[in-house]
Amino acid sequence: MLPSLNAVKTFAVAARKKSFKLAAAELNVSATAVSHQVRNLEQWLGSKLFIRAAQQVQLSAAGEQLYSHIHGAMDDIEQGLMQLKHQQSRLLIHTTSAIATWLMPRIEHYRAQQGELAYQLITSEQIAVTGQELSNEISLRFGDTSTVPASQRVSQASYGLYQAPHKADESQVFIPTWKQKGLTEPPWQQFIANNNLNEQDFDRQYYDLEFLILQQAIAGRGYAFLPQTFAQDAVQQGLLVQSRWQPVPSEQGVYFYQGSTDKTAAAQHFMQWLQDHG
Amino acid sequence: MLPSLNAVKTFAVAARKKSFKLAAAELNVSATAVSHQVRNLEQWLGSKLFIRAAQQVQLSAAGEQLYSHIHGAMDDIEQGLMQLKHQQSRLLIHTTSAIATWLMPRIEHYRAQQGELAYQLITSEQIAVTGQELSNEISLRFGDTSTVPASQRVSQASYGLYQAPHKADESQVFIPTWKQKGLTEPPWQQFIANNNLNEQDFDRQYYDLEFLILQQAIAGRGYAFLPQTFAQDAVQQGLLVQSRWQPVPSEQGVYFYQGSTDKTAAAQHFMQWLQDHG
DNA sequence: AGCTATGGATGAGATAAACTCATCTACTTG
DNA sequence: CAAGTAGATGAGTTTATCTCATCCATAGCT
Repeated sequence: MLPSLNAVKTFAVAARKKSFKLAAAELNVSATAVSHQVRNLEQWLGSKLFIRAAQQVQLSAAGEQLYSHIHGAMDDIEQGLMQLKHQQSRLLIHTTSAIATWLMPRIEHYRAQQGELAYQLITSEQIAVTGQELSNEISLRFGDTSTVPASQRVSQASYGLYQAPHKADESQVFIPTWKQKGLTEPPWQQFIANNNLNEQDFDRQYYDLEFLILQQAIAGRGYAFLPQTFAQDAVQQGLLVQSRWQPVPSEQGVYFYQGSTDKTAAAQHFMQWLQDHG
Repeated sequence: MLPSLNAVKTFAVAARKKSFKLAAAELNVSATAVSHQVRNLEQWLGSKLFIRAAQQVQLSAAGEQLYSHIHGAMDDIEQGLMQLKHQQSRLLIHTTSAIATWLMPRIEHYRAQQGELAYQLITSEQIAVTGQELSNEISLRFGDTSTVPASQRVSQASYGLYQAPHKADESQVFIPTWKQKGLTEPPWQQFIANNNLNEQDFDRQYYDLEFLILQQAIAGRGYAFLPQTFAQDAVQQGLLVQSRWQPVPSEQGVYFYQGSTDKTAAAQHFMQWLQDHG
């Protein structure tokens, strides 16, 4: 009943270019293919759309009418498709600043081996429970993963003490703290127990932003008691070294806050990669 | 780079119907085909367009957005195609009243054996030289066909004398006359010569409308000197009979006035049929 | 609760649409 | 007048699309 819309598309390009050859180039097909498609459409309509002259075609009255009726709509459709495709391929990543810091080099790595990644980073220290995530949204959080499905976990962290090389104040220790529900305390007690340390030997100080703790430790003002996850970059850059005491494994780690709703292909791909290379 | 527009069309129908099964029925394909097409589009976009639930589908946010963006455009395109198709399939037939009379039963016959024919009849006794015919226009004329290409000729006419059965006035003869350029006179002189008749035996009277001549003859007021073409319907209805004298062949006949410009399929088909069954 | 009917998903194979290649034509250009 | 160009055409191949058989989850019945 209706002709192939692909033939209509081919016609539209040929009409715009006033040339089958150029239309073929734009559509990445042979000029012959354009000729065939236009002919099919003309047969369906029962009317010529182009006036064939030597080495050129021009629109007939019917072709003119059809083109003027159609080309706006054609553009609309293509624009709608492209817009959706692009907007779906841009990720919205929600995290805390600490995870963002951890995430950055990983995104660079992802880009290097997987190609371009369009994203927008939105950081906040509180988990904003926004009801339902969009299909291009990802929320990364740090906390107790014992109740989180394995499919949503990204990496498990062990806590250790980190200090500036050579010049650390060995009496002060900086410990992260969180006030939000669902987050357990850093396993400081377990750490000193495991290592047979004495509670009185350390002066504890709490900060709720991990980068402040890193800053203090790097400045040599004491130890940072942090998940390896958040310290490792500073260690790699030689700004910090791990203390001689054994790190303590924890139930805490990075995980996807809501993995439930179906995600775009781009989101799925990135999430999978992060779990594999986390 | 771009997905198949046919897949987009399939999506649009499924979105409108909120059902793959119903969309399949509208598109005259299996429900499976719709499912495949939608899935292809979703893969290209990298995003789900429908939320699949038990025994029903509904649009996702992305699907909603795409549908609202494209369904108007989709309708535009289809409407443009259908409009052009229909308008191209309606014939504009230009003729004189005499030819129109001859044409009518032929159109009925065409419809009976070839299916519906949409047309609009425009009669005028003068040939209006309108420059260029449209592709769905046909001009039928009667006149000298010696200079007309065979491809444009419809039927060749021989002139004869027709009278009302039983009750004709045998002294009066009605002869058509034309004033337009390019038209030869009816071969009256040749007719009387061929049949060894005497000029004085007939009282000639000229009319420029053939149906007036037919009317006079049918009323028994004399002979109609007409091309067989225009008399034959009255003969078939028993209103007239051919005289005992031999008809005279002529160079005149029905032909297509301008057959040059490319015609729509509907026009070509009808013209061909008319030449084969004229 | 257990059955049955319904709408959709999936993969393999069949069908049809679309494309390419080789060849041809008609014209334009140098 | 030879060479080059844009398009047409038909046969054959490739790719897209459809169908069939089968499966699954759920809604509505009894």
